[in-house]
Parts: sequence; C-alpha cells; structure tokens
Amino acid sequence: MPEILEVESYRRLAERVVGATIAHGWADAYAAKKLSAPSAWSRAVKGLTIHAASRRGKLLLLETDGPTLGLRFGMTGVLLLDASAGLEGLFYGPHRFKEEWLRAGVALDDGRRLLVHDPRRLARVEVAPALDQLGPDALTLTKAQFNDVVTITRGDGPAIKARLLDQSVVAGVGNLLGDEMLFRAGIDPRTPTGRLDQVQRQQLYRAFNQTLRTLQRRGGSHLGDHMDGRFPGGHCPRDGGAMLSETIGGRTTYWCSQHQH
DNA sequence: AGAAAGCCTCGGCCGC
DNA sequence: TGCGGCCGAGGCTTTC
Repeated sequence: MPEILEVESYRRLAERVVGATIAHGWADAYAAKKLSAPSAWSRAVKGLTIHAASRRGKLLLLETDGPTLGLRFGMTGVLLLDASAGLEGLFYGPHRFKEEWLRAGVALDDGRRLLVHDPRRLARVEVAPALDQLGPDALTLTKAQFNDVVTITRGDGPAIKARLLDQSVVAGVGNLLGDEMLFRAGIDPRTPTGRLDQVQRQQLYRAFNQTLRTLQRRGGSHLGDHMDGRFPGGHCPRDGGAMLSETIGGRTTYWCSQHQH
C-alpha cells in the first residue's frame, strides 16, 4: 500500500481543496469501520470548511473549522480529486479505476469531489483521529527522535525491521521502505534493536534519511535499489549475493546474505 | 495458488 | 499465582 511517500503525494493533492467547504460526504461500512456507523462520517463532515491538509506518517489529515478528518489508505488505497488521476502511480494492485472501488469521499460546495479509491477495502476514514498513538513523522525525524527509535530500555528489544515498522515508534515506514533502509545501511533486519552498535546506528540514521529523500525524488516507495532482488531466488543488485527472505514484524522481508549483517 | 506497500486483535510468554 | 506489557501470529479483504 501507500507508504509515507505516497501519502505525502496525496496530501499535496488534498492541498488543492483547502478553503473549500464540504457539502456532503459518504463512506461505506468498511471504510467507516472505526466509526460508530457509516452515517457518522456523513453527519460529521457536512458543512466543514477545510483549512489545511497535513499528515502524520501514513495518516492523512484534513484540518477543518470543526473536527480534524483522518484518511487511511490501507494497502491499495488512492486519493483522487474528481477524475482517476493518480492511479498510474499505484505499484501494487490494479492500475485502473472502477466506480465500485470508491469507498468514501466528500463532495465540495464548488462541485469537486475528494475520493478514496480502494479495491481491497482496507482504507478507513476517521473523525478526530487520535494522534497520541503515532510516533514522530518519518519525513521530519530529528536525530534525537531517531535515537529514541534505536534505543531499547529493557532487554534486546524487537528485530530492527519490526521496530522500524512500529508506527507508535516512528510513523510512516512501511515494508518496502524498511527493507530499503536496512539494505542501504548494510544491517541484517533480524538484528535485535538493542544490539545495534554505534557504527550501525550511524549508518542506519544516514540510510533512513537517504532512503526517504532518494525514493521521494524517484517517485515512490517501490523504486528502491534492493527491489531488483526482491523475489524468491533473487540476487543482490549491489554485490550479487543471494537474497534471503523471512517474515519479520509480520511482513515479508528481503535482505542480502552478503552485505547485511 | 498464494502472496500482497497496512493495521487490528488476540494469545502466549516474560518479568515483577 | 496474578497481572500487565511486549511481541509475534493471524485475520481482514480483494486482486492479479
């Protein structure tokens, strides 16, 4: 699904509706799963004026003169403004538009519509989403905040890959970005977070930022250097070593047997 | 057929 | 033995 880079592009799209007022909104039962009922969305959004489009990790936020509205995109969700523009950037899932895959949206008083298009129905809408369970945003992570990510108070802590994916620790890193960061840092994703030495922490800090900047410039989370080796039997694009794979932190993880220790 | 870029819940295990 | 927190497994959902 969209990771932080894709959601950031949705946020930029959503900036175009700043200043508009919501005439009405709708959401199906799946998209409204975090609300008391689907009607809670249409009731809450009606008449709100959008003041800003912001974001925390993978959570898109529409700030209004009332409650803040939250949009989550699951694994295949895309934000659309009116037409189907934006779908071609989708790496996973069908690269096409179907009316029936529109799961939620708002109609603005100027006639435009902001829509959530999601074949797999894992996208969610929220009213006044709780932000206290999300860590600092990955795109603006400070050195001090990064140090918190790699600091474990008791025991060895979880595998570093699982730690990077923990949205309450740092918000926005998904499966592909996490693998790319560790690939660039030369770190085995199974390494317990608390066991990373000072050199590895420094390398990970550099790789963390480099990965986000570079892939943002390239245009997506799926454009990392390690992607060419990301399949069973694949080889490392950097040194030709066999790529290994295993489920870590609940996601299929790929890493190079040669340069990631 | 099986795995997929997210997230939520549940249950086992560990430590106090 | 009891409890809370941590962490991994599994489920959700549909598609290609």
